[in-house]
Amino acid sequence: MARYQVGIQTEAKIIEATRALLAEGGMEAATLKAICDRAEVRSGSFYNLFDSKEDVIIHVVRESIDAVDPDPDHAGTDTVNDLVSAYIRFFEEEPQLAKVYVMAALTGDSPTNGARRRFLRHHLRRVERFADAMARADQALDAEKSEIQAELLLGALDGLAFRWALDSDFDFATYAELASDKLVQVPARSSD
Amino acid sequence: MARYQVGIQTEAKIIEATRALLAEGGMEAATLKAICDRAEVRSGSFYNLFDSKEDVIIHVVRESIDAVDPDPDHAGTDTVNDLVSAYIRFFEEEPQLAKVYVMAALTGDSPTNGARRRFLRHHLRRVERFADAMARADQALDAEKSEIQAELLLGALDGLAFRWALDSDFDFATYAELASDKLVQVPARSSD
DNA sequence: CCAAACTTGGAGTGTATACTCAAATTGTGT
DNA sequence: ACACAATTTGAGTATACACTCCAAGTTTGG
Repeated sequence: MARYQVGIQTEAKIIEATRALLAEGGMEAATLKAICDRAEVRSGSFYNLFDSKEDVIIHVVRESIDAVDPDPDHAGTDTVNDLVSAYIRFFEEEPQLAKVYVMAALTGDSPTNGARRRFLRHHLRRVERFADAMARADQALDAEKSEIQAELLLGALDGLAFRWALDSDFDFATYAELASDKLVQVPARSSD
Repeated sequence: MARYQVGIQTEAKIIEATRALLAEGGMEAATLKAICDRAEVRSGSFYNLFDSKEDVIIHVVRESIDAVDPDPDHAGTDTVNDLVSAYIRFFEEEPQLAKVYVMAALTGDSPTNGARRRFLRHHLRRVERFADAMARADQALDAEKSEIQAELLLGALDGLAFRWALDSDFDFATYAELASDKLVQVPARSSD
Protein backbone atom coordinates (compact mmCIF):
# COMPACT_ATOMS: atom_id res chain seq x y z
CA MET A 1 0.00 0.00 0.00
CA ALA A 2 1.05 3.54 -0.66
CA ARG A 3 1.77 6.17 1.94
CA TYR A 4 -1.14 7.88 3.64
CA GLN A 5 -1.81 11.58 3.11
CA VAL A 6 -1.76 12.22 6.83
CA GLY A 7 1.73 10.75 7.08
CA ILE A 8 3.01 12.95 4.26
CA GLN A 9 1.59 16.00 6.00
CA THR A 10 3.20 15.01 9.29
CA GLU A 11 6.51 14.65 7.53
CA ALA A 12 6.14 18.13 6.08
CA LYS A 13 5.27 19.55 9.50
CA ILE A 14 8.37 17.98 11.03
CA ILE A 15 10.61 19.29 8.26
CA GLU A 16 9.20 22.78 8.54
CA ALA A 17 9.54 22.77 12.33
CA THR A 18 13.15 21.65 12.04
CA ARG A 19 13.90 24.29 9.42
CA ALA A 20 12.44 27.04 11.57
CA LEU A 21 14.27 25.92 14.70
CA LEU A 22 17.60 25.63 12.92
CA ALA A 23 17.16 29.01 11.28
CA GLU A 24 16.31 30.65 14.60
CA GLY A 25 18.71 29.07 17.00
CA GLY A 26 20.99 26.70 15.16
CA MET A 27 21.86 23.18 16.11
CA GLU A 28 21.32 23.71 19.82
CA ALA A 29 17.72 24.78 19.37
CA ALA A 30 16.84 21.75 17.28
CA THR A 31 16.39 19.12 19.98
CA LEU A 32 14.03 16.26 19.33
CA LYS A 33 11.62 17.61 21.91
CA ALA A 34 11.65 21.08 20.38
CA ILE A 35 11.06 19.70 16.90
CA CYS A 36 8.18 17.52 18.05
CA ASP A 37 6.59 20.28 20.13
CA ARG A 38 6.76 22.72 17.24
CA ALA A 39 5.42 20.20 14.75
CA GLU A 40 2.70 19.18 17.24
CA VAL A 41 3.68 15.58 16.93
CA ARG A 42 4.87 12.96 19.41
CA SER A 43 8.28 11.36 19.18
CA GLY A 44 6.82 8.05 18.06
CA SER A 45 5.52 9.72 14.92
CA PHE A 46 8.88 11.29 14.32
CA TYR A 47 10.61 7.94 14.37
CA ASN A 48 7.93 6.41 12.22
CA LEU A 49 8.99 8.81 9.49
CA PHE A 50 12.71 9.42 10.07
CA ASP A 51 15.45 7.07 11.16
CA SER A 52 17.18 9.70 13.25
CA LYS A 53 17.30 13.36 14.08
CA GLU A 54 20.35 13.71 11.87
CA ASP A 55 18.28 12.60 8.89
CA VAL A 56 15.84 15.46 9.03
CA ILE A 57 18.57 18.01 9.72
CA ILE A 58 20.53 16.90 6.67
CA HIS A 59 17.35 17.09 4.64
CA VAL A 60 16.71 20.67 5.75
CA VAL A 61 20.25 21.88 5.19
CA ARG A 62 20.38 20.35 1.73
CA GLU A 63 17.08 21.97 0.76
CA SER A 64 18.33 25.38 1.86
CA ILE A 65 21.46 25.07 -0.21
CA ASP A 66 19.54 23.97 -3.27
CA ALA A 67 17.20 26.91 -2.83
CA VAL A 68 19.94 29.39 -3.78
CA ASP A 69 21.47 27.40 -6.62
CA PRO A 70 21.92 29.73 -9.58
CA ASP A 71 21.69 26.86 -12.06
CA PRO A 72 19.58 24.12 -10.54
CA ASP A 73 19.28 22.26 -13.83
CA HIS A 74 23.05 22.18 -14.31
CA ALA A 75 22.77 23.59 -17.78
CA GLY A 76 26.26 25.01 -17.40
CA THR A 77 25.14 28.59 -17.84
CA ASP A 78 26.22 30.00 -14.49
CA THR A 79 29.12 32.43 -14.25
CA VAL A 80 31.63 32.68 -11.44
CA ASN A 81 29.80 35.79 -10.43
CA ASP A 82 26.50 33.92 -10.18
CA LEU A 83 28.11 31.28 -8.04
CA VAL A 84 29.74 33.79 -5.73
CA SER A 85 26.44 35.63 -5.40
CA ALA A 86 24.59 32.43 -4.60
CA TYR A 87 27.15 31.65 -1.95
CA ILE A 88 26.79 35.08 -0.39
CA ARG A 89 23.03 34.77 -0.48
CA PHE A 90 23.03 31.47 1.36
CA PHE A 91 25.09 32.89 4.20
CA GLU A 92 23.19 36.12 4.42
CA GLU A 93 19.72 34.60 4.25
CA GLU A 94 20.33 31.59 6.44
CA PRO A 95 23.23 32.35 8.76
CA GLN A 96 22.22 29.78 11.33
CA LEU A 97 21.80 27.08 8.72
CA ALA A 98 25.18 27.96 7.30
CA LYS A 99 26.69 27.44 10.73
CA VAL A 100 24.97 24.09 11.07
CA TYR A 101 26.44 23.14 7.73
CA VAL A 102 29.93 24.08 8.85
CA MET A 103 29.59 22.48 12.29
CA ALA A 104 28.51 19.19 10.78
CA ALA A 105 31.76 19.00 8.90
CA LEU A 106 33.82 19.68 11.99
CA THR A 107 32.13 17.51 14.60
CA GLY A 108 32.87 13.87 15.03
CA ASP A 109 36.23 12.25 14.58
CA SER A 110 35.51 8.85 13.14
CA PRO A 111 36.65 8.37 9.57
CA THR A 112 33.16 7.09 8.81
CA ASN A 113 31.60 10.40 9.81
CA GLY A 114 28.73 10.60 7.37
CA ALA A 115 28.23 14.31 7.69
CA ARG A 116 31.82 15.08 6.86
CA ARG A 117 31.87 12.80 3.85
CA ARG A 118 28.70 14.38 2.54
CA PHE A 119 30.11 17.84 3.12
CA LEU A 120 33.29 16.96 1.26
CA ARG A 121 31.38 15.54 -1.69
CA HIS A 122 29.27 18.68 -1.86
CA HIS A 123 32.36 20.83 -1.66
CA LEU A 124 34.04 18.95 -4.50
CA ARG A 125 30.97 19.33 -6.70
CA ARG A 126 31.01 23.02 -5.98
CA VAL A 127 34.70 23.29 -6.82
CA GLU A 128 33.95 21.63 -10.13
CA ARG A 129 31.19 24.09 -10.94
CA PHE A 130 33.37 27.06 -10.05
CA ALA A 131 36.21 25.62 -12.13
CA ASP A 132 33.90 25.04 -15.10
CA ALA A 133 32.59 28.57 -14.92
CA MET A 134 36.14 29.88 -14.77
CA ALA A 135 37.20 27.81 -17.75
CA ARG A 136 34.17 29.01 -19.75
CA ALA A 137 35.10 32.62 -19.05
CA ASP A 138 38.77 32.22 -19.89
CA GLN A 139 39.79 29.79 -22.62
CA ALA A 140 43.45 30.06 -21.61
CA LEU A 141 42.73 28.30 -18.35
CA ASP A 142 43.37 24.57 -18.35
CA ALA A 143 41.54 22.11 -16.14
CA GLU A 144 44.17 21.88 -13.45
CA LYS A 145 44.67 25.61 -13.13
CA SER A 146 40.99 26.36 -12.95
CA GLU A 147 40.52 23.76 -10.26
CA ILE A 148 43.28 25.27 -8.16
CA GLN A 149 41.76 28.69 -8.64
CA ALA A 150 38.36 27.37 -7.69
CA GLU A 151 39.69 25.79 -4.49
CA LEU A 152 41.37 29.06 -3.60
CA LEU A 153 38.28 31.12 -4.18
CA LEU A 154 35.99 28.76 -2.31
CA GLY A 155 38.49 28.59 0.52
CA ALA A 156 38.50 32.35 0.77
CA LEU A 157 34.70 32.50 0.67
CA ASP A 158 34.40 29.87 3.39
CA GLY A 159 36.86 31.73 5.56
CA LEU A 160 35.17 35.09 5.07
CA ALA A 161 31.80 33.53 5.81
CA PHE A 162 33.20 32.17 8.99
CA ARG A 163 34.58 35.60 9.82
CA TRP A 164 31.12 36.97 9.35
CA ALA A 165 29.60 34.31 11.58
CA LEU A 166 31.84 35.64 14.32
CA ASP A 167 30.67 39.18 13.91
CA SER A 168 27.69 40.11 11.82
CA ASP A 169 29.01 43.65 11.37
CA PHE A 170 31.66 42.28 9.05
CA ASP A 171 30.91 43.27 5.48
CA PHE A 172 30.93 39.79 4.03
CA ALA A 173 29.62 40.62 0.58
CA THR A 174 32.21 43.30 -0.12
CA TYR A 175 35.10 41.14 1.02
CA ALA A 176 33.77 38.17 -0.92
CA GLU A 177 33.74 40.23 -4.10
CA LEU A 178 37.20 41.56 -3.39
CA ALA A 179 38.49 38.04 -2.93
CA SER A 180 36.84 37.01 -6.18
CA ASP A 181 38.52 39.91 -8.01
CA LYS A 182 41.94 39.09 -6.63
CA LEU A 183 41.83 35.34 -6.94
CA VAL A 184 40.25 34.92 -10.34
CA GLN A 185 42.55 35.64 -13.27
CA VAL A 186 39.99 37.24 -15.53
CA PRO A 187 37.99 39.48 -13.21
CA ALA A 188 34.80 37.62 -12.35
CA ARG A 189 32.80 40.81 -12.20
CA SER A 190 32.24 42.91 -15.26
CA SER A 191 31.86 45.75 -12.84
CA ASP A 192 32.66 49.36 -12.14
CA MET B 1 47.87 31.26 53.04
CA ALA B 2 49.52 30.65 49.74
CA ARG B 3 48.74 27.82 47.36
CA TYR B 4 50.17 24.39 48.09
CA GLN B 5 52.58 22.69 45.74
CA VAL B 6 50.30 19.71 45.46
CA GLY B 7 47.49 21.91 44.21
CA ILE B 8 49.68 23.46 41.58
CA GLN B 9 50.73 20.01 40.41
CA THR B 10 47.13 18.86 40.24
CA GLU B 11 46.31 21.88 38.11
CA ALA B 12 49.14 20.98 35.76
CA LYS B 13 47.97 17.37 35.55
CA ILE B 14 44.46 18.48 34.66
CA ILE B 15 45.70 20.88 32.00
CA GLU B 16 47.95 18.25 30.48
CA ALA B 17 45.19 15.63 30.48
CA THR B 18 42.84 18.08 28.79
CA ARG B 19 45.45 19.02 26.21
CA ALA B 20 46.12 15.38 25.37
CA LEU B 21 42.44 14.52 25.09
CA LEU B 22 41.65 17.52 22.91
CA ALA B 23 44.62 16.78 20.65
CA GLU B 24 43.61 13.15 20.28
CA GLY B 25 39.87 13.31 19.91
CA GLY B 26 38.74 16.91 19.92
CA MET B 27 35.93 18.36 21.93
CA GLU B 28 33.97 15.15 22.13
CA ALA B 29 36.79 13.28 23.82
CA ALA B 30 37.26 15.90 26.49
CA THR B 31 34.42 15.06 28.85
CA LEU B 32 34.83 15.88 32.51
CA LYS B 33 35.05 12.20 33.35
CA ALA B 34 37.74 11.58 30.75
CA ILE B 35 39.77 14.55 31.93
CA CYS B 36 39.56 13.48 35.58
CA ASP B 37 40.35 9.85 34.82
CA ARG B 38 43.39 10.78 32.76
CA ALA B 39 44.62 13.25 35.34
CA GLU B 40 43.96 10.71 38.11
CA VAL B 41 41.89 13.18 40.02
CA ARG B 42 38.30 13.23 41.24
CA SER B 43 35.79 15.77 39.96
CA GLY B 44 35.77 17.65 43.28
CA SER B 45 39.43 18.48 42.84
CA PHE B 46 38.75 19.68 39.34
CA TYR B 47 36.15 22.13 40.56
CA ASN B 48 38.39 23.23 43.39
CA LEU B 49 40.79 24.53 40.73
CA PHE B 50 38.59 25.50 37.78
CA ASP B 51 35.20 27.14 37.65
CA SER B 52 34.07 25.08 34.70
CA LYS B 53 35.20 22.69 32.02
CA GLU B 54 35.16 25.54 29.55
CA ASP B 55 37.84 27.32 31.59
CA VAL B 56 40.44 24.65 31.21
CA ILE B 57 39.67 24.12 27.53
CA ILE B 58 40.14 27.81 26.79
CA HIS B 59 43.39 27.73 28.71
CA VAL B 60 44.68 24.82 26.65
CA VAL B 61 43.67 26.24 23.29
CA ARG B 62 45.23 29.59 24.09
CA GLU B 63 48.49 27.94 25.15
CA SER B 64 48.67 25.97 21.90
CA ILE B 65 48.22 29.07 19.80
CA ASP B 66 50.84 30.97 21.73
CA ALA B 67 53.24 28.07 21.30
CA VAL B 68 53.55 28.72 17.56
CA ASP B 69 53.72 32.52 17.77
CA PRO B 70 56.65 33.69 15.58
CA ASP B 71 57.08 36.82 17.68
CA PRO B 72 55.87 36.08 21.20
CA ASP B 73 57.38 39.30 22.60
CA HIS B 74 55.57 41.43 20.02
CA ALA B 75 58.76 43.13 19.02
CA GLY B 76 57.28 43.80 15.59
CA THR B 77 59.90 41.79 13.76
CA ASP B 78 57.66 39.16 12.18
CA THR B 79 57.04 39.12 8.46
CA VAL B 80 53.83 38.13 6.71
CA ASN B 81 55.63 34.98 5.75
CA ASP B 82 56.42 34.19 9.39
CA LEU B 83 52.81 34.71 10.34
CA VAL B 84 51.50 32.54 7.53
CA SER B 85 53.97 29.81 8.47
CA ALA B 86 52.93 29.97 12.11
CA TYR B 87 49.33 29.66 11.06
CA ILE B 88 50.08 26.63 8.92
CA ARG B 89 52.07 25.08 11.72
CA PHE B 90 49.25 25.43 14.23
CA PHE B 91 46.84 23.62 11.95
CA GLU B 92 49.26 20.92 10.91
CA GLU B 93 50.60 20.21 14.38
CA GLU B 94 47.33 20.45 16.29
CA PRO B 95 44.49 19.77 13.89
CA GLN B 96 42.08 18.72 16.61
CA LEU B 97 42.82 21.79 18.70
CA ALA B 98 42.34 23.95 15.65
CA LYS B 99 38.90 22.42 15.19
CA VAL B 100 38.03 23.05 18.82
CA TYR B 101 39.04 26.65 18.29
CA VAL B 102 36.79 26.98 15.28
CA MET B 103 33.87 25.15 16.87
CA ALA B 104 33.96 27.39 19.91
CA ALA B 105 33.34 30.36 17.69
CA LEU B 106 30.40 28.72 15.98
CA THR B 107 28.55 27.14 18.89
CA GLY B 108 26.12 28.99 21.07
CA ASP B 109 23.74 31.65 19.94
CA SER B 110 23.51 34.09 22.81
CA PRO B 111 25.06 37.47 22.10
CA THR B 112 26.96 37.13 25.37
CA ASN B 113 28.72 34.01 24.14
CA GLY B 114 32.10 34.31 25.82
CA ALA B 115 33.88 31.96 23.48
CA ARG B 116 32.83 33.86 20.40
CA ARG B 117 33.81 37.22 21.85
CA ARG B 118 37.22 35.86 22.79
CA PHE B 119 37.65 34.36 19.36
CA LEU B 120 36.78 37.64 17.70
CA ARG B 121 39.21 39.59 19.86
CA HIS B 122 41.94 37.13 19.04
CA HIS B 123 41.14 37.35 15.36
CA LEU B 124 41.28 41.13 15.41
CA ARG B 125 44.66 41.08 17.12
CA ARG B 126 45.88 38.74 14.45
CA VAL B 127 44.54 40.94 11.68
CA GLU B 128 46.44 43.83 13.20
CA ARG B 129 49.69 41.89 13.29
CA PHE B 130 49.26 40.77 9.67
CA ALA B 131 48.44 44.32 8.66
CA ASP B 132 51.47 45.69 10.50
CA ALA B 133 53.76 43.16 8.85
CA MET B 134 52.29 44.07 5.46
CA ALA B 135 52.76 47.78 6.07
CA ARG B 136 56.36 47.21 7.16
CA ALA B 137 57.07 45.33 3.93
CA ASP B 138 55.42 47.86 1.66
CA GLN B 139 55.58 51.54 2.54
CA ALA B 140 53.00 52.38 -0.09
CA LEU B 141 50.33 50.56 1.87
CA ASP B 142 48.23 52.76 4.13
CA ALA B 143 46.58 51.51 7.31
CA GLU B 144 43.16 50.91 5.82
CA LYS B 145 44.41 49.04 2.79
CA SER B 146 46.69 46.81 4.78
CA GLU B 147 43.88 45.94 7.15
CA ILE B 148 41.63 44.96 4.28
CA GLN B 149 44.42 42.89 2.79
CA ALA B 150 45.02 41.23 6.16
CA GLU B 151 41.36 40.34 6.57
CA LEU B 152 41.35 38.85 3.10
CA LEU B 153 44.44 36.77 3.69
CA LEU B 154 43.30 35.53 7.08
CA GLY B 155 39.89 34.75 5.65
CA ALA B 156 41.49 32.67 2.93
CA LEU B 157 43.74 30.88 5.42
CA ASP B 158 40.81 30.08 7.71
CA GLY B 159 38.82 28.74 4.80
CA LEU B 160 41.66 26.61 3.48
CA ALA B 161 42.32 25.27 6.96
CA PHE B 162 38.68 24.32 7.18
CA ARG B 163 38.97 22.64 3.80
CA TRP B 164 41.88 20.66 5.14
CA ALA B 165 39.92 19.66 8.25
CA LEU B 166 37.41 18.09 5.88
CA ASP B 167 40.00 16.04 4.11
CA SER B 168 43.53 15.68 5.37
CA ASP B 169 44.78 14.84 1.87
CA PHE B 170 44.26 18.47 0.90
CA ASP B 171 47.59 20.21 0.50
CA PHE B 172 46.94 23.01 2.91
CA ALA B 173 50.45 24.47 3.03
CA THR B 174 50.75 24.85 -0.75
CA TYR B 175 47.35 26.47 -1.11
CA ALA B 176 48.04 28.75 1.85
CA GLU B 177 51.20 30.02 0.21
CA LEU B 178 49.39 30.45 -3.09
CA ALA B 179 46.72 32.51 -1.39
CA SER B 180 49.36 34.59 0.28
CA ASP B 181 51.04 35.25 -3.07
CA LYS B 182 47.83 36.27 -4.75
CA LEU B 183 46.33 38.34 -1.97
CA VAL B 184 49.35 40.27 -0.76
CA GLN B 185 50.39 43.11 -3.03
CA VAL B 186 54.14 42.73 -2.61
CA PRO B 187 54.67 38.97 -2.73
CA ALA B 188 55.03 37.76 0.83
CA ARG B 189 57.53 35.14 -0.23
CA SER B 190 60.86 36.22 -1.67
CA SER B 191 60.70 33.05 -3.71
CA ASP B 192 60.92 31.72 -7.23
C1' DC C 1 -17.63 -2.56 5.32
C1' DC C 2 -13.56 -5.01 6.07
C1' DA C 3 -8.96 -5.95 6.88
C1' DA C 4 -4.39 -4.77 6.10
C1' DA C 5 -1.23 -1.28 6.29
C1' DC C 6 -0.07 2.90 8.06
C1' DT C 7 0.15 6.29 11.74
C1' DT C 8 -0.02 8.03 16.43
C1' DG C 9 0.35 8.87 21.44
C1' DG C 10 3.13 9.21 25.22
C1' DA C 11 5.05 6.93 28.94
C1' DG C 12 9.32 4.85 29.50
C1' DT C 13 14.43 3.44 28.78
C1' DG C 14 19.06 4.04 28.92
C1' DT C 15 22.77 6.86 28.95
C1' DA C 16 25.52 10.70 29.40
C1' DT C 17 26.51 15.04 30.98
C1' DA C 18 28.45 18.93 34.05
C1' DC C 19 28.61 20.10 38.48
C1' DT C 20 28.02 20.16 44.06
C1' DC C 21 28.97 19.47 48.84
C1' DA C 22 30.29 18.11 53.38
C1' DA C 23 33.38 15.42 55.51
C1' DA C 24 38.07 13.53 55.60
C1' DT C 25 42.78 14.27 54.70
C1' DT C 26 47.02 16.56 53.79
C1' DG C 27 50.51 20.41 53.43
C1' DT C 28 52.65 24.37 55.44
C1' DG C 29 54.40 28.07 58.39
C1' DT C 30 55.41 28.75 62.98
C1' DA D 1 53.70 19.43 67.26
C1' DC D 2 50.06 22.41 66.35
C1' DA D 3 46.59 25.09 64.04
C1' DC D 4 44.38 25.90 60.18
C1' DA D 5 43.93 26.64 55.42
C1' DA D 6 44.31 24.18 51.14
C1' DT D 7 43.13 20.18 49.00
C1' DT D 8 40.89 15.78 47.98
C1' DT D 9 37.35 12.58 47.87
C1' DG D 10 33.39 10.27 45.78
C1' DA D 11 28.83 9.59 46.26
C1' DG D 12 25.15 12.26 44.86
C1' DT D 13 22.14 15.81 42.20
C1' DA D 14 19.94 17.61 38.50
C1' DT D 15 19.18 17.59 33.93
C1' DA D 16 19.09 16.66 29.22
C1' DC D 17 19.13 13.91 25.44
C1' DA D 18 18.00 10.61 21.52
C1' DC D 19 15.47 6.92 20.90
C1' DT D 20 11.96 2.63 21.71
C1' DC D 21 7.80 0.20 22.13
C1' DC D 22 3.32 -1.22 21.27
C1' DA D 23 -1.48 -0.76 22.02
C1' DA D 24 -4.95 2.02 20.09
C1' DG D 25 -6.54 4.64 16.40
C1' DT D 26 -7.00 6.02 11.42
C1' DT D 27 -6.79 5.70 6.40
C1' DT D 28 -7.16 3.32 2.33
C1' DG D 29 -8.24 0.13 -1.62
C1' DG D 30 -11.14 -3.34 -2.89
